[in-house]
Amino acid sequence: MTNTTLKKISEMLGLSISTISRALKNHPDISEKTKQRVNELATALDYEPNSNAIQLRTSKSNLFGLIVPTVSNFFYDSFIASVEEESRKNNYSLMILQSGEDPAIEMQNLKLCRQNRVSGVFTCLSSHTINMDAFTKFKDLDIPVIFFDLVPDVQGINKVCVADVLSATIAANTINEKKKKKVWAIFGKPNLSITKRRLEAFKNNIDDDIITTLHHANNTLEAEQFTTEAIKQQADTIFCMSDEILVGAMKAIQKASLKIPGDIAVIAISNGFIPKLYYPEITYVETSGYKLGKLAFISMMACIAGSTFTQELTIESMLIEGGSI
Amino acid sequence: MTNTTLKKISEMLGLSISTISRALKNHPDISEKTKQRVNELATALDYEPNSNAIQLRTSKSNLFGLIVPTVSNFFYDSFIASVEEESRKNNYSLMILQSGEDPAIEMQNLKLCRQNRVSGVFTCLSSHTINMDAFTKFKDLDIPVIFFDLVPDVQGINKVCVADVLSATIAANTINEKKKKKVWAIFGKPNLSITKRRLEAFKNNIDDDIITTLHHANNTLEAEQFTTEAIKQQADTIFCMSDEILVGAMKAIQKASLKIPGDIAVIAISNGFIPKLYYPEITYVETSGYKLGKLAFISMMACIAGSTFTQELTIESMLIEGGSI
DNA sequence: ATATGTTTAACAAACGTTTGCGAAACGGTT
DNA sequence: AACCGTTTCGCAAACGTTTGTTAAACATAT
Repeated sequence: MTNTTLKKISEMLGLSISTISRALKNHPDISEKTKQRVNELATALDYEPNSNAIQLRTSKSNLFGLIVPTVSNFFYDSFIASVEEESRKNNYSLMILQSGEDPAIEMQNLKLCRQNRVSGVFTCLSSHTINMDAFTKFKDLDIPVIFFDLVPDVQGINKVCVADVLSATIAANTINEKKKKKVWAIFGKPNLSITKRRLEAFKNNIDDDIITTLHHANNTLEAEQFTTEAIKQQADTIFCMSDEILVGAMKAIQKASLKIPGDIAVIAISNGFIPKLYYPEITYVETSGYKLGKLAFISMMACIAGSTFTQELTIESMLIEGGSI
Repeated sequence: MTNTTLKKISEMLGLSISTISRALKNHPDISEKTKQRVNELATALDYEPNSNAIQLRTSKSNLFGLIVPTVSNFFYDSFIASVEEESRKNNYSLMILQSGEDPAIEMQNLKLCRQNRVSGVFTCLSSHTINMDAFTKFKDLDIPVIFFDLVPDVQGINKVCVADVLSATIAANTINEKKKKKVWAIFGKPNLSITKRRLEAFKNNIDDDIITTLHHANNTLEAEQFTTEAIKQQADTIFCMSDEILVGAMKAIQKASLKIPGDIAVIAISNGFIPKLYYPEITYVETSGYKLGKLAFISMMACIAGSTFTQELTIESMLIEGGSI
C-alpha cells in the first residue's frame, strides 16, 4: 500500500491540493462543508503528513540532535530520558548519537545533525574534544547548541551543568560536621574541568584539622585500589567524586567486610541510582541528570524563541542522606 | 549565514543544477575537470546535502525509529547503544522515543515514526499494550518492525529475544549442581510472557528434591521483602529473574549482614552490570542487551534487503561465574 | 442594471534534490 | 562535406507540502 498524500485526496474529491491542505489546517477560507468532507476522507485513508516535505517547504525541522559519549551510562540515560520527554511534549523529535569518546565520530555526528537540518543540538563533549571550530558552523547557521555536563571552558556559549563547586562544598561540610579525622577523597580524571572544580572546592572547604589526602582514579578499578589502600591506612571516610568512583570504593569495602558507617564512612556525588543499591544506602550530594535535562530543554527553547544572549545555567544540588556517614 | 545548495553552487559556476549534482556523485557523464571545480567550491562553501530534500525525492529515509518504555534502564540503554552504533556505521540515524508504559504515547510515537517515514522500527512493547492494530499499518506500508525483549505472543512478526527458557534452565541446573537444599525463586510481573517462560523453565529443571518456592515481585521493594522472608525461613539460595529483583534481594541480604555465598547463595539472570557491583560478584546468566541490539539490527537489515519471511531470533545465554553460589 | 463586497477555491511558485531524456559540441571516418 | 559516435552537459519533471495571489461565484446594495 502506498502512502496517502494531499494529491490523492484532492483527486478523489475533485478539489485542488491547496484546498485540501487548508481544509486540514482549518483555514477560514474553506467552507465548513468541504472541511468536513476532507477530514472524513483524510481519516478514512489514514492520511499522515510527510515530515520531509513539510520540513523542506518550511525549513523548520522539529528535530533536535543529542550527542553523548555513550547512552549506556547512569547519568546520561536519565538526561536523555528527560530531554526526550520534553521534546515529545513540545512536538519535537530527538535524534540520538553516540560519540564513544572519539572526536572523529563526534565530527561525523555533528555533520549528520546539520544534514538533517536539526533545530538545535544538545551535546556533551567527549573528554578528548578540544577543537571548537566544528561548533562555529552552527553559530553561522543560527542553530542553537546547548552544552551540558562536561562543558568547554570558553565564553559565549550556552551551558547547563550541575553545581560542581556547591556539591563538593556540601560534601566537605558534611564531613566536617561529622567530625571525621582522616579522609580519602577520590576524584576522576585530572584533566577534566569538572574534576578540577570539584577538587578545588572540596580542598577549600574541608576542615584543616582533618587529615585529607586527594587522589585521582581514571576508572572504577583504580578507585577500588585506592580504597583498599585507604582501608590499610585506617582512613575513616571515603569521598567519591562520581558514581564510577563510588562503585570501585564499595567493591573494596565489601571485600574488606567493613561495616558502614561504623568501620568506615562513605559519601559521594551522584545521580542517585547507585547509592540506593547498597545497605545502608550511601549518603550523596545529588546531581540529577533528569533535572539537568529539564534545564537544558528550557535553555534550548529560549534560544529557539529568539533569545540572543547566551546563558550558563546550573542546577542546585542537595544532600540526600543515606546511612553511610 | 544561509545553507549552501546545489543551486547556489551552480550559479557561481555557471553550470546547471543537475551537473553539480552529478559531479558530486562522481557520475561518469561529467568531465574530470568540472568534477574538480565543483568539488573544490563545494568543500569551500561547506556544502551539506539537505536530507529532507533527498528523502523527499528518493523516498528513502535512512532513519530508524526505536521505541522503548524508558531509556533509563540498564538493559535498554545497552540495547540502544548497540543499535545506535550499528546504525551509524550503516549510515542510518536513530530516532529514539519513550512510551513510558503508556499505550497512548506508544500510539503517538508510532505515528511519529510513520510521519517521519522511517525505514524501520525497533520496538519493545510496554506491558500494557495489547492492541496490535497499530502495527498492521506498518505492514501495509512495507515498513519492517522488529520486536525485541518483551515480544507479543503472535505469529508472523519479526522477534529477537533473549533465550528465556535456556537462561532459566542454566540457572536451575547451576543450583542443582551446587546441591542446594532450599531455594526461593523470585520472578517479575506474572502477566508478562517473559516471566511465564522463565518460571516454567525454572520449575521444570530444578531438582525435585530441592525445596523450591516461587514468588512474583512487582518491583524492587517487593523483592526485598520476599528475600527478607526467605532469610527468616532459612532459605540457602535466592534466584532472581532480573536485575530489578536482584537489587531488592541484595538490599535485604546486606541488611541482614549475611555472607555470600556462605550464609546464602545468590544467582540471577542479568545484563551484567548490577552483578559486578557487589563483592563477591554475583553469578548470573547473561542476557546481553548489547548482543540483542546487534541481533536486532541484523534482522532489520535482512528485512530492508527484501527478506519477506519473518524470523524469530534468540541470543544464547551463558553462565558468568561470580562468587555468589 | 451596474457596482461592490464576501465567500470559496484554484493557480502557481517554491523548498532542494534526483534522474530520464534530449541536445550541443567535438573528433574521427568515409 | 556529410555522417556517425562520444563526451559532456542542460531541461524538465517529480517527490509532498505551504502560501501569496488571483479568480470565479454569489449575494447585497445602489
